[in-house]
Amino acid sequence: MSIDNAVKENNAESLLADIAITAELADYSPVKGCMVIRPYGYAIWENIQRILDKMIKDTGHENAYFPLLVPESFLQKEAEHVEGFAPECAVVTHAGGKELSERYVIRPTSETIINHMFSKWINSYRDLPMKLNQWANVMRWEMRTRLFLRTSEFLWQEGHTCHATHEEAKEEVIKMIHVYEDLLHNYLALPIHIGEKTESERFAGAVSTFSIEALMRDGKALQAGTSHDLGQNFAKAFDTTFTDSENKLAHVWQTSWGVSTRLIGAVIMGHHDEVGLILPPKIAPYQVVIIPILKKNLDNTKVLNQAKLFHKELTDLGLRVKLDDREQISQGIKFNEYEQKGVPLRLVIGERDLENGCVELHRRDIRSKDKDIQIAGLIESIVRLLDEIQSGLFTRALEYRKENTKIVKNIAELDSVLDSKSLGFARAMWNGDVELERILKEKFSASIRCIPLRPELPSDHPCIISGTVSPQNREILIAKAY
RNA sequence: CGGGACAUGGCUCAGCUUGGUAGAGCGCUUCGCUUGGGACGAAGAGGUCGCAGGUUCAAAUCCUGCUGUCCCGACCA
Repeated sequence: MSIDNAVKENNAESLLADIAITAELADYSPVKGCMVIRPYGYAIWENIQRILDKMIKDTGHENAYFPLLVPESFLQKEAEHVEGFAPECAVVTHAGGKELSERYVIRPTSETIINHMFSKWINSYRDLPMKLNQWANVMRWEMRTRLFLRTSEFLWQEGHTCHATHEEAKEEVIKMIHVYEDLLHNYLALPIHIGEKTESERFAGAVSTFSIEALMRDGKALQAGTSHDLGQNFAKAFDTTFTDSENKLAHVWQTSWGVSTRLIGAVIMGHHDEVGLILPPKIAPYQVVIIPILKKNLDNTKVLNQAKLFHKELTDLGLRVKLDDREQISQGIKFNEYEQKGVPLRLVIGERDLENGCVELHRRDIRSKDKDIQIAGLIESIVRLLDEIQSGLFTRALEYRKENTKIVKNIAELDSVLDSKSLGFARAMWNGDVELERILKEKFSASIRCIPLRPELPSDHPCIISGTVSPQNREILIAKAY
Protein backbone atom coordinates (compact mmCIF):
# COMPACT_ATOMS: atom_id res chain seq x y z
CA MET A 1 0.00 0.00 0.00
CA SER A 2 1.24 3.51 -0.75
CA ILE A 3 1.88 5.89 2.14
CA ASP A 4 -0.79 8.18 0.74
CA ASN A 5 -3.42 5.43 0.74
CA ALA A 6 -2.34 4.14 4.12
CA VAL A 7 -2.83 7.60 5.63
CA LYS A 8 -6.24 8.00 4.00
CA GLU A 9 -7.41 4.63 5.23
CA ASN A 10 -5.76 5.16 8.61
CA ASN A 11 -4.07 1.83 8.06
CA ALA A 12 -1.37 2.15 10.69
CA GLU A 13 -0.08 -1.37 10.20
CA SER A 14 0.80 -0.78 6.62
CA LEU A 15 1.80 2.85 7.16
CA LEU A 16 4.58 2.23 9.63
CA ALA A 17 6.24 -0.32 7.39
CA ASP A 18 5.71 1.78 4.27
CA ILE A 19 7.35 4.82 5.80
CA ALA A 20 10.19 2.91 7.43
CA ILE A 21 11.00 1.03 4.23
CA THR A 22 10.64 3.93 1.77
CA ALA A 23 12.59 6.30 3.98
CA GLU A 24 15.31 3.63 4.16
CA LEU A 25 15.22 3.57 7.94
CA ALA A 26 15.06 -0.19 8.20
CA ASP A 27 14.45 -3.39 6.29
CA TYR A 28 13.19 -6.84 7.16
CA SER A 29 15.89 -9.29 8.07
CA PRO A 30 16.06 -13.02 7.37
CA VAL A 31 15.60 -13.60 11.12
CA LYS A 32 12.04 -13.76 12.38
CA GLY A 33 10.87 -10.57 14.00
CA CYS A 34 14.20 -8.84 13.65
CA MET A 35 14.93 -5.81 11.53
CA VAL A 36 18.03 -4.37 9.94
CA ILE A 37 18.46 -0.72 10.86
CA ARG A 38 19.82 0.97 7.76
CA PRO A 39 22.32 3.85 7.89
CA TYR A 40 19.67 6.56 7.67
CA GLY A 41 17.66 5.01 10.48
CA TYR A 42 20.72 4.29 12.56
CA ALA A 43 21.83 7.91 12.23
CA ILE A 44 18.58 8.93 13.93
CA TRP A 45 19.30 6.47 16.71
CA GLU A 46 22.84 7.82 17.07
CA ASN A 47 21.46 11.33 17.42
CA ILE A 48 18.97 10.23 20.07
CA GLN A 49 21.76 8.32 21.81
CA ARG A 50 24.11 11.29 21.81
CA ILE A 51 21.47 13.59 23.30
CA LEU A 52 20.19 11.15 25.90
CA ASP A 53 23.62 9.85 26.84
CA LYS A 54 24.62 13.38 27.82
CA MET A 55 21.45 13.79 29.89
CA ILE A 56 22.11 10.50 31.65
CA LYS A 57 25.69 11.45 32.45
CA ASP A 58 24.66 14.95 33.51
CA THR A 59 22.34 13.38 36.09
CA GLY A 60 25.25 11.48 37.61
CA HIS A 61 25.19 8.10 35.91
CA GLU A 62 28.06 6.15 34.42
CA ASN A 63 27.98 3.81 31.45
CA ALA A 64 28.96 0.18 31.79
CA TYR A 65 28.42 -2.99 29.83
CA PHE A 66 27.08 -6.33 31.02
CA PRO A 67 27.00 -9.57 29.03
CA LEU A 68 24.34 -10.56 26.54
CA LEU A 69 23.88 -13.99 28.11
CA VAL A 70 22.26 -14.44 31.49
CA PRO A 71 22.30 -17.76 33.37
CA GLU A 72 18.77 -19.11 33.35
CA SER A 73 18.83 -19.57 37.12
CA PHE A 74 19.33 -15.81 37.59
CA LEU A 75 16.06 -15.05 35.91
CA GLN A 76 14.26 -17.48 38.18
CA LYS A 77 15.38 -15.81 41.41
CA GLU A 78 12.72 -13.13 41.32
CA ALA A 79 9.31 -14.77 41.15
CA GLU A 80 7.32 -12.09 39.34
CA HIS A 81 10.21 -11.34 37.04
CA VAL A 82 10.53 -14.89 35.77
CA GLU A 83 6.78 -15.16 35.34
CA GLY A 84 6.73 -11.98 33.27
CA PHE A 85 9.75 -12.63 31.09
CA ALA A 86 10.31 -16.39 30.81
CA PRO A 87 7.68 -16.91 28.08
CA GLU A 88 9.41 -14.46 25.78
CA CYS A 89 13.01 -15.46 26.33
CA ALA A 90 15.31 -16.95 23.72
CA VAL A 91 17.54 -19.53 25.35
CA VAL A 92 21.00 -20.73 24.36
CA THR A 93 21.24 -24.47 25.00
CA HIS A 94 24.33 -25.45 23.02
CA ALA A 95 27.78 -23.97 22.61
CA GLY A 96 31.11 -25.31 21.44
CA GLY A 97 29.31 -28.26 19.93
CA LYS A 98 28.05 -29.46 23.32
CA GLU A 99 24.91 -29.08 25.32
CA LEU A 100 25.45 -26.57 28.11
CA SER A 101 25.18 -27.70 31.72
CA GLU A 102 23.34 -24.46 32.49
CA ARG A 103 21.28 -22.81 29.82
CA TYR A 104 21.77 -19.10 29.03
CA VAL A 105 18.97 -16.70 28.39
CA ILE A 106 19.57 -13.93 25.87
CA ARG A 107 18.83 -10.90 28.05
CA PRO A 108 15.28 -9.58 27.78
CA THR A 109 16.47 -6.92 30.29
CA SER A 110 19.43 -6.95 32.65
CA GLU A 111 18.15 -6.52 36.21
CA THR A 112 19.22 -10.01 37.22
CA ILE A 113 22.78 -10.09 35.95
CA ILE A 114 23.39 -6.52 37.06
CA ASN A 115 22.14 -7.35 40.55
CA HIS A 116 24.50 -10.27 40.68
CA MET A 117 27.34 -7.81 40.16
CA PHE A 118 25.82 -5.17 42.44
CA SER A 119 25.86 -7.66 45.29
CA LYS A 120 29.61 -8.08 44.77
CA TRP A 121 30.35 -4.38 44.42
CA ILE A 122 28.18 -2.91 47.16
CA ASN A 123 29.19 -3.41 50.79
CA SER A 124 28.81 -0.11 52.58
CA TYR A 125 26.50 2.89 52.52
CA ARG A 126 29.62 4.66 51.26
CA ASP A 127 29.24 2.66 48.00
CA LEU A 128 25.81 4.18 47.45
CA PRO A 129 24.18 5.46 45.43
CA MET A 130 25.43 3.34 42.55
CA LYS A 131 24.05 4.68 39.31
CA LEU A 132 24.80 2.78 36.10
CA ASN A 133 23.51 2.82 32.58
CA GLN A 134 24.15 0.56 29.64
CA TRP A 135 23.47 0.89 25.93
CA ALA A 136 22.67 -2.56 24.67
CA ASN A 137 20.56 -4.86 22.60
CA VAL A 138 17.94 -7.06 24.20
CA MET A 139 15.69 -9.80 22.88
CA ARG A 140 12.07 -10.52 23.63
CA TRP A 141 10.39 -13.21 21.57
CA GLU A 142 7.12 -11.41 20.91
CA MET A 143 4.20 -13.12 19.22
CA ARG A 144 3.71 -10.32 16.78
CA THR A 145 6.38 -7.90 15.70
CA ARG A 146 6.42 -4.56 13.92
CA LEU A 147 9.30 -2.46 12.64
CA PHE A 148 10.63 -0.23 15.43
CA LEU A 149 7.56 -0.55 17.64
CA ARG A 150 8.06 -4.16 18.56
CA THR A 151 10.95 -6.15 17.12
CA SER A 152 12.31 -9.34 18.68
CA GLU A 153 15.68 -7.72 19.12
CA PHE A 154 15.85 -4.04 19.91
CA LEU A 155 18.38 -1.46 20.99
CA TRP A 156 17.92 0.52 24.16
CA GLN A 157 19.50 2.02 27.17
CA GLU A 158 18.76 0.59 30.57
CA GLY A 159 19.65 2.48 33.72
CA HIS A 160 20.09 0.58 36.97
CA THR A 161 20.60 2.31 40.28
CA CYS A 162 20.95 1.35 43.94
CA HIS A 163 20.12 3.62 46.85
CA ALA A 164 20.30 3.54 50.61
CA THR A 165 16.69 4.65 51.10
CA HIS A 166 13.39 4.13 49.38
CA GLU A 167 12.83 7.90 49.25
CA GLU A 168 16.03 8.42 47.33
CA ALA A 169 15.14 5.61 44.90
CA LYS A 170 11.69 7.11 44.36
CA GLU A 171 13.28 10.47 43.58
CA GLU A 172 15.50 8.79 41.02
CA VAL A 173 12.50 7.12 39.36
CA ILE A 174 10.76 10.48 38.99
CA LYS A 175 13.92 12.30 37.97
CA MET A 176 14.60 9.89 35.12
CA ILE A 177 11.04 9.89 33.81
CA HIS A 178 11.44 13.66 33.59
CA VAL A 179 14.68 13.21 31.66
CA TYR A 180 12.64 11.20 29.17
CA GLU A 181 10.04 13.94 29.08
CA ASP A 182 12.77 16.43 28.25
CA LEU A 183 14.02 14.17 25.44
CA LEU A 184 10.57 13.64 23.94
CA HIS A 185 9.38 17.23 24.26
CA ASN A 186 12.48 19.13 23.31
CA TYR A 187 14.15 16.83 20.84
CA LEU A 188 11.61 14.40 19.38
CA ALA A 189 8.91 17.10 19.45
CA LEU A 190 6.43 14.62 20.91
CA PRO A 191 4.24 15.71 23.83
CA ILE A 192 3.84 12.99 26.43
CA HIS A 193 1.91 12.29 29.58
CA ILE A 194 3.89 11.12 32.58
CA GLY A 195 2.02 8.76 34.81
CA GLU A 196 2.05 5.70 36.96
CA LYS A 197 1.04 2.33 35.61
CA THR A 198 -1.73 0.36 37.25
CA GLU A 199 -0.82 -2.86 38.99
CA SER A 200 -1.69 -5.00 35.97
CA GLU A 201 0.54 -2.99 33.65
CA ARG A 202 3.50 -2.83 35.99
CA PHE A 203 6.99 -4.10 35.09
CA ALA A 204 7.49 -7.69 36.24
CA GLY A 205 9.24 -7.37 39.58
CA ALA A 206 8.65 -3.67 40.20
CA VAL A 207 6.89 -1.98 43.11
CA SER A 208 5.68 0.77 40.83
CA THR A 209 6.19 1.71 37.19
CA PHE A 210 6.05 5.15 35.63
CA SER A 211 5.77 5.64 31.90
CA ILE A 212 5.65 8.32 29.28
CA GLU A 213 2.68 7.95 26.96
CA ALA A 214 2.66 9.60 23.54
CA LEU A 215 -0.23 9.91 21.11
CA MET A 216 0.34 8.77 17.55
CA ARG A 217 -1.32 10.34 14.53
CA ASP A 218 -3.66 7.38 14.12
CA GLY A 219 -5.05 8.06 17.59
CA LYS A 220 -3.33 5.21 19.38
CA ALA A 221 -1.21 5.71 22.47
CA LEU A 222 2.37 4.52 22.65
CA GLN A 223 4.33 3.75 25.78
CA ALA A 224 7.58 5.43 24.89
CA GLY A 225 9.63 4.87 27.99
CA THR A 226 9.45 3.50 31.52
CA SER A 227 11.02 4.11 34.92
CA HIS A 228 10.57 1.54 37.65
CA ASP A 229 10.76 1.63 41.41
CA LEU A 230 12.05 -1.88 42.08
CA GLY A 231 11.82 -1.51 45.85
CA GLN A 232 13.97 -4.23 47.42
CA ASN A 233 12.58 -7.06 45.30
CA PHE A 234 15.73 -7.75 43.31
CA ALA A 235 17.99 -6.81 46.20
CA LYS A 236 16.33 -9.52 48.27
CA ALA A 237 16.44 -12.07 45.46
CA PHE A 238 20.14 -11.43 44.87
CA ASP A 239 21.03 -10.52 48.42
CA THR A 240 22.28 -7.10 47.43
CA THR A 241 22.97 -5.69 50.88
CA PHE A 242 25.00 -2.92 52.46
CA THR A 243 26.01 -1.91 55.97
CA ASP A 244 24.42 1.39 56.87
CA SER A 245 25.95 4.16 58.98
CA GLU A 246 24.60 2.53 62.14
CA ASN A 247 26.33 -0.75 61.26
CA LYS A 248 23.05 -2.44 60.37
CA LEU A 249 22.75 -4.69 57.33
CA ALA A 250 20.09 -3.58 54.85
CA HIS A 251 18.95 -4.37 51.32
CA VAL A 252 19.48 -1.64 48.74
CA TRP A 253 16.57 0.18 47.12
CA GLN A 254 16.70 0.02 43.35
CA THR A 255 15.40 1.60 40.17
CA SER A 256 15.60 0.77 36.50
CA TRP A 257 14.55 2.81 33.50
CA GLY A 258 14.78 2.55 29.74
CA VAL A 259 13.91 3.83 26.31
CA SER A 260 14.45 1.93 23.09
CA THR A 261 14.54 2.13 19.31
CA ARG A 262 10.77 2.26 19.72
CA LEU A 263 11.35 6.02 19.97
CA ILE A 264 12.06 6.00 16.24
CA GLY A 265 8.71 4.32 15.75
CA ALA A 266 7.18 7.06 17.90
CA VAL A 267 8.71 9.72 15.66
CA ILE A 268 7.46 7.96 12.53
CA MET A 269 3.91 7.52 13.78
CA GLY A 270 3.86 10.85 15.60
CA HIS A 271 4.98 13.15 12.80
CA HIS A 272 4.27 11.68 9.38
CA ASP A 273 2.00 13.03 6.66
CA GLU A 274 0.69 11.54 3.40
CA VAL A 275 4.12 11.92 1.77
CA GLY A 276 6.06 10.13 4.46
CA LEU A 277 8.39 10.81 7.32
CA ILE A 278 8.79 14.23 8.95
CA LEU A 279 11.85 14.49 11.17
CA PRO A 280 12.36 16.99 13.97
CA PRO A 281 15.55 18.92 13.07
CA LYS A 282 17.29 18.03 16.31
CA ILE A 283 17.41 14.33 15.49
CA ALA A 284 17.39 14.46 11.68
CA PRO A 285 20.48 12.86 10.10
CA TYR A 286 20.48 15.77 7.66
CA GLN A 287 18.84 18.98 8.76
CA VAL A 288 19.31 20.57 5.36
CA VAL A 289 19.71 18.98 1.94
CA ILE A 290 21.25 21.14 -0.76
CA ILE A 291 20.20 20.30 -4.29
CA PRO A 292 22.00 22.13 -7.09
CA ILE A 293 20.11 22.32 -10.38
CA LEU A 294 22.62 20.83 -12.79
CA LYS A 295 22.45 21.06 -16.57
CA LYS A 296 24.02 18.31 -18.60
CA ASN A 297 26.66 19.38 -21.10
CA LEU A 298 26.74 22.84 -19.60
CA ASP A 299 29.18 24.40 -17.22
CA ASN A 300 27.74 23.94 -13.72
CA THR A 301 30.83 25.19 -11.94
CA LYS A 302 29.25 28.36 -10.60
CA VAL A 303 26.17 26.62 -9.25
CA LEU A 304 28.21 23.79 -7.77
CA ASN A 305 30.69 26.13 -6.14
CA GLN A 306 27.91 28.13 -4.53
CA ALA A 307 26.29 24.90 -3.31
CA LYS A 308 29.59 23.76 -1.82
CA LEU A 309 30.04 27.15 -0.18
CA PHE A 310 26.60 26.89 1.49
CA HIS A 311 27.45 23.37 2.55
CA LYS A 312 30.65 24.54 4.20
CA GLU A 313 29.08 27.55 5.88
CA LEU A 314 26.25 25.50 7.33
CA THR A 315 28.50 22.62 8.37
CA ASP A 316 30.85 25.07 10.08
CA LEU A 317 27.90 26.22 12.15
CA GLY A 318 27.52 22.67 13.40
CA LEU A 319 24.51 21.82 11.23
CA ARG A 320 24.12 18.44 9.57
CA VAL A 321 23.97 19.08 5.84
CA LYS A 322 23.85 16.89 2.76
CA LEU A 323 24.87 18.12 -0.66
CA ASP A 324 23.31 15.94 -3.33
CA ASP A 325 25.22 16.75 -6.51
CA ARG A 326 24.53 13.50 -8.32
CA GLU A 327 24.28 14.41 -11.99
CA GLN A 328 22.50 11.28 -13.17
CA ILE A 329 19.46 11.81 -10.98
CA SER A 330 16.88 14.43 -11.90
CA GLN A 331 16.03 16.96 -9.24
CA GLY A 332 12.40 15.84 -9.21
CA ILE A 333 13.45 12.45 -8.00
CA LYS A 334 15.70 14.01 -5.39
CA PHE A 335 12.95 16.32 -4.14
CA ASN A 336 10.72 13.36 -3.65
CA GLU A 337 13.34 11.19 -2.01
CA TYR A 338 14.23 13.74 0.66
CA GLU A 339 10.60 14.53 1.35
CA GLN A 340 9.88 10.86 1.95
CA LYS A 341 12.93 10.78 4.20
CA GLY A 342 11.66 13.73 6.18
CA VAL A 343 14.63 16.09 5.77
CA PRO A 344 13.43 19.33 7.45
CA LEU A 345 14.78 21.86 4.91
CA ARG A 346 15.64 21.70 1.24
CA LEU A 347 17.84 24.31 -0.32
CA VAL A 348 17.62 24.46 -4.13
CA ILE A 349 20.07 26.49 -6.10
CA GLY A 350 20.38 26.94 -9.88
CA GLU A 351 21.76 29.30 -12.49
CA ARG A 352 18.56 31.33 -12.39
CA ASP A 353 18.86 31.86 -8.62
CA LEU A 354 22.46 32.98 -8.86
CA GLU A 355 21.45 35.66 -11.34
CA ASN A 356 18.73 36.89 -8.99
CA GLY A 357 20.82 36.57 -5.85
CA CYS A 358 18.35 34.22 -4.22
CA VAL A 359 17.62 30.55 -3.60
CA GLU A 360 14.61 28.31 -3.04
CA LEU A 361 13.86 26.93 0.40
CA HIS A 362 11.33 24.18 1.06
CA ARG A 363 9.98 23.34 4.50
CA ARG A 364 9.15 19.69 4.96
CA ASP A 365 6.82 20.13 7.94
CA ILE A 366 4.29 22.40 6.22
CA ARG A 367 5.43 21.62 2.66
CA SER A 368 5.85 25.27 1.77
CA LYS A 369 8.20 26.55 -0.89
CA ASP A 370 9.74 30.00 -0.98
CA LYS A 371 11.56 30.75 -4.21
CA ASP A 372 12.87 34.17 -3.31
CA ILE A 373 15.06 33.73 -0.27
CA GLN A 374 17.83 36.29 -0.47
CA ILE A 375 21.30 34.78 -0.34
CA ALA A 376 22.32 37.58 1.99
CA GLY A 377 21.14 36.41 5.38
CA LEU A 378 20.35 32.91 4.15
CA ILE A 379 22.36 31.14 6.83
CA GLU A 380 20.51 33.02 9.58
CA SER A 381 17.19 32.20 7.93
CA ILE A 382 18.05 28.52 7.88
CA VAL A 383 19.01 28.45 11.54
CA ARG A 384 15.81 30.28 12.44
CA LEU A 385 13.66 28.03 10.26
CA LEU A 386 15.09 24.88 11.81
CA ASP A 387 14.10 26.21 15.22
CA GLU A 388 10.65 27.09 13.91
CA ILE A 389 10.19 23.61 12.46
CA GLN A 390 11.33 21.98 15.68
CA SER A 391 8.92 23.95 17.86
CA GLY A 392 6.20 23.90 15.21
CA LEU A 393 6.19 20.12 15.17
CA PHE A 394 5.80 20.01 18.92
CA THR A 395 2.99 22.56 18.87
CA ARG A 396 1.22 20.70 16.11
CA ALA A 397 1.47 17.40 17.99
CA LEU A 398 0.25 19.08 21.17
CA GLU A 399 -2.74 20.59 19.35
CA TYR A 400 -3.51 17.21 17.88
CA ARG A 401 -3.42 15.65 21.31
CA LYS A 402 -5.71 18.33 22.73
CA GLU A 403 -8.21 17.74 19.95
CA ASN A 404 -8.06 14.03 20.63
CA THR A 405 -8.38 14.05 24.39
CA LYS A 406 -11.92 13.76 25.72
CA ILE A 407 -13.14 13.96 29.28
CA VAL A 408 -15.55 11.15 30.11
CA LYS A 409 -17.87 10.56 33.06
CA ASN A 410 -19.06 7.04 32.35
CA ILE A 411 -18.66 4.00 30.12
CA ALA A 412 -21.29 5.21 27.66
CA GLU A 413 -19.34 8.39 27.01
CA LEU A 414 -16.17 6.36 26.65
CA ASP A 415 -17.96 4.27 24.06
CA SER A 416 -18.58 7.30 21.86
CA VAL A 417 -14.96 8.44 22.19
CA LEU A 418 -13.16 5.17 21.56
CA ASP A 419 -15.56 3.98 18.90
CA SER A 420 -15.02 7.03 16.74
CA LYS A 421 -12.35 7.00 14.07
CA SER A 422 -10.17 9.47 15.90
CA LEU A 423 -9.54 7.46 19.10
CA GLY A 424 -7.17 9.45 21.28
CA PHE A 425 -7.04 9.76 25.06
CA ALA A 426 -10.00 9.64 27.38
CA ARG A 427 -9.53 11.31 30.72
CA ALA A 428 -11.57 9.93 33.60
CA MET A 429 -11.77 9.33 37.33
CA TRP A 430 -11.42 5.83 38.69
CA ASN A 431 -11.98 4.28 42.10
CA GLY A 432 -9.41 1.55 41.49
CA ASP A 433 -11.89 -1.25 40.74
CA VAL A 434 -10.04 -3.64 38.42
CA GLU A 435 -13.37 -4.46 36.77
CA LEU A 436 -12.73 -1.35 34.65
CA GLU A 437 -9.57 -2.83 33.20
CA ARG A 438 -11.47 -5.97 32.23
CA ILE A 439 -14.21 -3.94 30.53
CA LEU A 440 -11.66 -1.78 28.72
CA LYS A 441 -9.82 -4.81 27.44
CA GLU A 442 -12.82 -6.86 26.42
CA LYS A 443 -15.17 -4.18 25.13
CA PHE A 444 -12.79 -1.56 23.81
CA SER A 445 -9.43 -3.34 23.39
CA ALA A 446 -8.15 -0.35 25.31
CA SER A 447 -6.31 0.06 28.59
CA ILE A 448 -5.55 2.48 31.36
CA ARG A 449 -2.40 4.05 30.01
CA CYS A 450 -1.48 5.72 33.26
CA ILE A 451 -2.49 7.62 36.34
CA PRO A 452 -1.11 10.99 35.27
CA LEU A 453 1.40 12.75 37.46
CA ARG A 454 -0.27 16.05 36.65
CA PRO A 455 -4.04 15.58 37.11
CA GLU A 456 -6.38 18.01 35.37
CA LEU A 457 -9.87 16.98 36.44
CA PRO A 458 -11.75 18.63 39.32
CA SER A 459 -11.93 16.44 42.43
CA ASP A 460 -15.73 16.18 42.21
CA HIS A 461 -15.57 14.45 38.83
CA PRO A 462 -17.34 11.11 39.28
CA CYS A 463 -15.69 7.70 38.93
CA ILE A 464 -16.19 6.25 35.44
CA ILE A 465 -17.37 2.92 36.78
CA SER A 466 -19.16 3.62 40.07
CA GLY A 467 -20.40 7.11 39.26
CA THR A 468 -19.52 8.28 42.74
CA VAL A 469 -17.25 11.03 43.98
CA SER A 470 -14.59 10.06 46.49
CA PRO A 471 -11.25 11.38 47.66
CA GLN A 472 -9.92 7.89 46.89
CA ASN A 473 -10.69 8.34 43.19
CA ARG A 474 -7.69 8.80 40.93
CA GLU A 475 -7.52 10.39 37.52
CA ILE A 476 -6.65 8.06 34.64
CA LEU A 477 -5.88 8.26 30.95
CA ILE A 478 -7.49 5.61 28.79
CA ALA A 479 -6.53 4.79 25.21
CA LYS A 480 -6.06 2.09 22.69
CA ALA A 481 -2.36 1.37 22.55
CA TYR A 482 0.25 -0.26 20.35
C1' C B 1 -0.49 -19.54 20.49
C1' G B 2 -6.12 -19.36 18.06
C1' G B 3 -8.56 -17.43 13.30
C1' G B 4 -7.75 -15.57 8.13
C1' A B 5 -4.76 -14.33 3.78
C1' C B 6 -0.37 -14.67 1.12
C1' A B 7 4.72 -16.59 -0.80
C1' U B 8 6.36 -16.09 -8.93
C1' G B 9 13.13 -11.39 -11.61
C1' G B 10 15.45 -6.00 -7.05
C1' C B 11 9.98 -4.08 -6.09
C1' U B 12 4.47 -4.47 -7.03
C1' C B 13 1.78 -8.12 -9.07
C1' A B 14 -0.67 -11.34 -13.32
C1' G B 15 -0.66 -16.54 -14.64
C1' C B 16 -3.05 -21.44 -10.96
C1' U B 17 -9.97 -22.53 -11.44
C1' U B 18 -9.36 -26.30 -16.50
C1' G B 19 -1.33 -29.26 -15.47
C1' G B 20 1.71 -28.75 -21.52
C1' U B 21 8.64 -24.30 -23.24
C1' A B 22 7.74 -18.05 -17.27
C1' G B 23 4.67 -12.75 -18.15
C1' A B 24 3.66 -7.26 -17.25
C1' G B 25 4.67 -2.55 -14.97
C1' C B 26 8.29 -0.20 -12.10
C1' G B 27 13.51 -0.45 -11.02
C1' C B 28 18.53 -1.71 -13.20
C1' U B 29 22.44 -1.33 -17.66
C1' U B 30 23.79 1.13 -22.44
C1' C B 31 22.78 4.78 -26.19
C1' G B 32 19.94 8.96 -27.81
C1' C B 33 16.95 13.06 -26.43
C1' U B 34 15.49 16.01 -22.26
C1' U B 35 16.28 18.83 -17.61
C1' G B 36 13.54 24.67 -11.95
C1' G B 37 8.74 18.64 -9.12
C1' G B 38 8.79 11.55 -9.75
C1' A B 39 10.51 12.85 -18.39
C1' C B 40 10.63 10.22 -23.22
C1' G B 41 12.42 6.65 -27.06
C1' A B 42 15.29 2.35 -28.41
C1' A B 43 18.14 -1.84 -27.13
C1' G B 44 19.57 -5.16 -23.10
C1' A B 45 20.48 -7.96 -18.40
C1' G B 46 17.84 -10.44 -14.71
C1' G B 47 13.40 -15.80 -12.22
C1' U B 48 15.36 -23.96 -11.47
C1' C B 49 7.83 -19.73 -9.37
C1' G B 50 9.48 -20.00 -0.40
C1' C B 51 11.43 -25.18 1.21
C1' A B 52 10.68 -30.64 1.27
C1' G B 53 7.91 -34.61 -0.30
C1' G B 54 3.82 -36.75 -3.31
C1' U B 55 0.41 -37.46 -7.81
C1' U B 56 1.46 -37.33 -13.26
C1' C B 57 4.33 -38.84 -19.52
C1' A B 58 4.49 -33.67 -17.79
C1' A B 59 3.65 -29.31 -11.84
C1' A B 60 4.31 -22.10 -10.78
C1' U B 61 -0.57 -24.61 -11.42
C1' C B 62 -3.21 -30.53 -8.07
C1' C B 63 -2.20 -33.00 -2.85
C1' U B 64 0.59 -33.27 2.03
C1' G B 65 4.05 -31.31 5.45
C1' C B 66 7.27 -27.35 6.86
C1' U B 67 9.09 -22.26 7.00
C1' G B 68 8.30 -17.16 6.55
C1' U B 69 5.38 -12.61 5.91
C1' C B 70 0.92 -9.74 6.53
C1' C B 71 -4.00 -8.99 8.92
C1' C B 72 -7.54 -9.91 13.35
C1' G B 73 -7.18 -11.59 18.62
C1' A B 74 -4.26 -12.97 23.20
C1' C B 75 1.09 -11.08 24.83
C1' C B 76 4.32 -6.79 24.88
C1' A B 77 9.36 -1.44 25.39
